[in-house]
Amino acid sequence: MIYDPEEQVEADFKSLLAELSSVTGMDFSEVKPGRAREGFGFMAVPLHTYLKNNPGIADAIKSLRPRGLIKRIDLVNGFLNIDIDNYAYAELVINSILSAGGKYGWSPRCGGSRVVIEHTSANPIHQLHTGHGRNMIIGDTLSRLHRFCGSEVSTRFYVDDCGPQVMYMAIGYQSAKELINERIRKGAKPDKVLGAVYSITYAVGEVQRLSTAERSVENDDEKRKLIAERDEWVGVLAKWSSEDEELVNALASSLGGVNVTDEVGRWVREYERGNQEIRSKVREGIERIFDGFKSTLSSFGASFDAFDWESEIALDTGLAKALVDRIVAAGADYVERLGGAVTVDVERYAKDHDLANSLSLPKFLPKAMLTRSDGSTLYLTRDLAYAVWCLDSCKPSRVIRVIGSEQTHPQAQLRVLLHMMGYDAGRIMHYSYEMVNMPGAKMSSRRGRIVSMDDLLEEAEERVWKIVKDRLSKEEAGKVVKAVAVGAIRFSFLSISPLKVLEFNWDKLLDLKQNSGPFIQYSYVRASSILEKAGYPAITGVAAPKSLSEEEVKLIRDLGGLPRALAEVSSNLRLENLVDYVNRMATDFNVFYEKSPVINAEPELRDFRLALVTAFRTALGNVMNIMGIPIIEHM
RNA sequence: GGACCCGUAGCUCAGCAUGGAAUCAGAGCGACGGCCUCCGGAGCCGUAGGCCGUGGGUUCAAAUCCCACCGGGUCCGCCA
Repeated sequence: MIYDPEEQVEADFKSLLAELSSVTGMDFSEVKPGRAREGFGFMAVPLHTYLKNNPGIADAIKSLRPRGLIKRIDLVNGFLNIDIDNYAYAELVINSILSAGGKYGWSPRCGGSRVVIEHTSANPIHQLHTGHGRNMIIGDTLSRLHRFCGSEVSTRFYVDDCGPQVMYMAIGYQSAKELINERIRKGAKPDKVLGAVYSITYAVGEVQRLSTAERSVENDDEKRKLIAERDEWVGVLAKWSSEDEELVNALASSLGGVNVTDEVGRWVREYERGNQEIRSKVREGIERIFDGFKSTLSSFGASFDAFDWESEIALDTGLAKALVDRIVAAGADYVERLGGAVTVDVERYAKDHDLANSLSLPKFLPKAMLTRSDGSTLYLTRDLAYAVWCLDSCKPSRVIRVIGSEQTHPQAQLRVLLHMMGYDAGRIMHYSYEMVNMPGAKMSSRRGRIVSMDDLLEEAEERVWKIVKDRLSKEEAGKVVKAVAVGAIRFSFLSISPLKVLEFNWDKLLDLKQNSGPFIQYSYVRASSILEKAGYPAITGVAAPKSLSEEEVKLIRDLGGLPRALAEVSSNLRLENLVDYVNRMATDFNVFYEKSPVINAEPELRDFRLALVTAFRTALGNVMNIMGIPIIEHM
């Protein structure tokens, strides 16, 4: 079976270059054949450097004869261009797709290994917002891509259940449990309700803390600052009151007698120590939130193989503390103590061991702090334990962690610390992405100011509904609404490079026109529609017709190049390239569709075009599966 | 103060890693003008719109590589 049609052409091209080598006595093994610019054939290689010193090459090129798929050889503007036999290539591409089916796009270069992909990993304290959504969609697409490529993939959600944030949520939950559970029983989304509880509890704590602080300060300026800060949190409470007065009142009255900030500190310590009562109270809240997370994740087509609880992996095993000892022993020269706190000069260690390139480190690294002066662990230490646990027990060839760019430094510190303990830290990759920005105000879950993925999906569904309600039966419309909404959202998140800050904009994110998820789905639907009318003919082989139109040639080249494109994306992980490719495939299909009748074509042409449409539909479907864009037959 | 990322059409973005094309640096949105007696118009075709942030450098060749600067974002916590 031929997996990669384009590679066949490249093989012929290489043989051509080899002959040119033997004729001229020059070495062309370094040159890389690439796709020719439109109008210059199929493949090209720049020979300017060679031609400059050896004009004789031009004559040698004239003596080269076509071979295999290569039909024409030209030297233009210093480029060696080749063009191919489009008929033979069309047959090769379509037959490859027909025989590979759902696997078309895979090639040996796509690679198979053992990959751990950690993503989303949101704090279980509120709904997934658009920032987590970006993480989730990137992570899930990376997972789908690697699975498609034949890798053994383990997707993991790291549950941060030890930090103070989660305690605010849990304390709030426990102090108004009946009311909250009733809301959930009546259909409220649990992560939404508990997100409010988290924000309200936090605000109550801040109002208490700032009021106390204000009373003990003499300086008027400072006093004013504290009052202003406190008033902001009073405002947050007022905002929640206007939405759900009952909940705010319930929380405020039951929290009135406790010092929330102190209580949070106590819960953090007790939780870390393994106090069973606190453990079960906190986990009760987290599990509620996970009920909400899981429904959102599944709406967007994302799933996890495992939820890894920080407390179990890093604390209960004693691993986090043990690692501190290991580092103190292994990197004694770099360990410093501030009070009782253990810190490590990772920057100096990295310099001494020349790790900057191999671990892709920034030029500056702050000192890594492993314990507080009371000996308790910090997030970094527990994260380090997680990494060690993962490397030891999952035995991955690669770990891809999708984490926001603001964690560049801690993630780099983590790699250096791993190296210090003798681990192959290069295997851990921080797949960094930039934040999602709201116009005007910054998102803040503490202030209850977020756009959740649930909100986004709901809005998308409403917009799709308006388009669909008049053109499909009610039953059918209901089925496609979510699929199209999810397709639109996943596509737009993927189409922006993760290195760029994503400016949140409803209209941009929920684009339903060309260069969008729905455009891809629409192209698939059009292909399906043709095949449906033709009765989904079983096509096993194809013969190219006597003439091929420009649109057909273009579409076939898109299809033939897919395995190569996927192999490239699987190695560079630039998902936006995939978006570009799938959009080109769809656009070229739509042009073909406008210009080339299929059903009503002459019999011979009809058969060929049906095969081409079948091949397109298969190939497009494969890419859509990788991107997580739902496949639908009507819309 | 230091480090990292971003700067391409009015707006949102590809292209940069691995420099390469003959009068033309690509999409989408928005604007303007066409195309349904013909497989689904969420489509197709066309017009207008760019000193690729600025200034140097390297090269036969720079949006792409190097340096400096300017704008925007992020990080530099005994938070996560």
